[in-house]
Amino acid sequence: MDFKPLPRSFFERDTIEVAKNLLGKQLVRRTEDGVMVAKFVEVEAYLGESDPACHAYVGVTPRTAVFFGKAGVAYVFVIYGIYHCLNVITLPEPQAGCVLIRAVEPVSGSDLMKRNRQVNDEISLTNGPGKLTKSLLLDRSHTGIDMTDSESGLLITEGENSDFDIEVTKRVGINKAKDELLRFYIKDNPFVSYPRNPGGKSTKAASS
DNA sequence: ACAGCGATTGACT
DNA sequence: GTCAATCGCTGTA
Repeated sequence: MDFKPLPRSFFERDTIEVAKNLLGKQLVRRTEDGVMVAKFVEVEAYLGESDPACHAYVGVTPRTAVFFGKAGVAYVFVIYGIYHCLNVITLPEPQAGCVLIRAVEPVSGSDLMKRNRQVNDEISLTNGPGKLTKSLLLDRSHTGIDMTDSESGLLITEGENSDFDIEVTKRVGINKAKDELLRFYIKDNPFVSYPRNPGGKSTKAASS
C-alpha cells in the first residue's frame, strides 16, 4: 500500500492553523500486523514557550527537545504512568508548538484496532487521546518519527472531504491556561470525546 | 536521590 | 458524581 504524506510546509505554520486544518486529514499507521487508517476529528493546539499548558513552556529539556526541531514530527508522551498521547510538532525550526490528537475516526483496519485494545465497541476504540494511541500501538518510541516521510510507519495524508463545521472550545483536562479556546473538533462527529460543547463556537471548515 | 505532579481512563458509590 | 492506577519528567538537594 502506497501513501502520499502531506508536505512539511503544511506543518510549518501557525499552530492554530495546523490544528484546524488537520481535522478531516488522515493518519496512516503501518505495523507488522497490517495497516490502520483514521481521520482526525478532535485536536488541541499547544502554543510552545508562551503557553503555560504546553510541555515546551519550560524550554529545552530532554523531553521537550523535539518541540524545537522539525515540524511534522511525532511527539508521544506518557500521562498518569498509564496512557500515551500523540502530538504533531508545528512551526518552522526552531520554534516550538504542537497539536494534540484527541480523537480519530477509524477509516480502515478497525478489526486490528479492536485486537490491539481488546474491545468490540467501534466508538470507544478511538474517542479519546489515550484510547487511540493504544488502538494504533503508539508509545514513546514513536517520538521523533517524521510523519511527512512516505516510508514512515506513521504518516499523515490528505482526507476524503472537508465539508464539515468546526466547533471551538476550551482545552480538556488541563489546569494552566484553561480558558484559552484551543480545542477544535468536527461538529456532530460521534467519535469526538466528552465534553461535547461547553460554550463553544461553530465555524466553517478551513480549506487546505 | 527523591517528592510532587499530570494534555486519562475505567471502575465504582 | 468520586477516585485510584502508575511512572516519566522536572525541580530541588
